[in-house]
Amino acid sequence: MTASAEDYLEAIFILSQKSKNAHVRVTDLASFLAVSKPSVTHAVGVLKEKGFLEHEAYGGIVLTPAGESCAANVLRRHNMIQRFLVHTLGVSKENAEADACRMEHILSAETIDKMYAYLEEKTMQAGETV
Amino acid sequence: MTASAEDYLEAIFILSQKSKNAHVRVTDLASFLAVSKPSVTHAVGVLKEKGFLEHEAYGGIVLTPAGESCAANVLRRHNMIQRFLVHTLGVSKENAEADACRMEHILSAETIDKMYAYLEEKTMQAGETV
DNA sequence: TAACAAAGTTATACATAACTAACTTTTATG
DNA sequence: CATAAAAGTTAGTTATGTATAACTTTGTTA
Repeated sequence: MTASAEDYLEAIFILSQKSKNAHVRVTDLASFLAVSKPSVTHAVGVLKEKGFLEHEAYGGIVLTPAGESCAANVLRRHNMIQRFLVHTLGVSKENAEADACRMEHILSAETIDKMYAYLEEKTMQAGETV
Repeated sequence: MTASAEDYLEAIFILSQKSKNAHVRVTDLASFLAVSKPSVTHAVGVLKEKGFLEHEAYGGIVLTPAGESCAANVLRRHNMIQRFLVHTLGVSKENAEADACRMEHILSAETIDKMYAYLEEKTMQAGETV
């Protein structure tokens, strides 16, 4: 699974949640990810081949359970990393967002786990709800 | 500057320090980075074009001041990130090393700074020398 | 319902970065 | 010093991921 593939799945997941009823469209993804429509068509084709989404020509894009699982994991990592950067290190929201976008694809499972545990501990100590 | 380019510069820097006198060779780099020799030849050509190193055909590879500066910065980030992962989060040395290899290329300057400050603070509190 | 706009696709090209195979140059050794 | 081994390069291939241009399909609206 490449970083690019994870980005597409994550984006489809986010856009699916935003607009409950409407299917996610190529144009939505192109706009959200700031890439061209042919890039989306191509990436969607690859992800369909791999069983992460369903898509008929000119139709809507829907994640399969495998795709949804992957996307949810990436998004969960993204949000956790961003919280960690902002709340533990004091990084600005903007930079934390940008860094989380890249870190979400490359951190080992152990680092993700330890980061989460550390964040939880700090949060408990501070008595906050993060 | 791509992640790959930074990896090559960092590797040349490390190998230069290891063997003081001897020039860094294509084979050394290929072995260190676990890539083929043609991959090294190609990458070295690109980095030479960009002014980060000097290299004559069949000769040794030497960083320019620009290349050395870049390499030293990458290595500094690498070591700091690894220390942070191990000492602050308790990540294993192996995973910390692997994660640092990837994080060194993607973190914002602010996150690097904040991570360093946090590490310093914790180190002071513990009275250790890290 | 005809025509136009929006959406989507296809074809093609480019950049990066890796590889293998084959070749050249350099170095070491008998 | 001739030859074999090691080192390095060149040529060509592959994979990923992006783009533009041109075309097709779909949807809207006058």
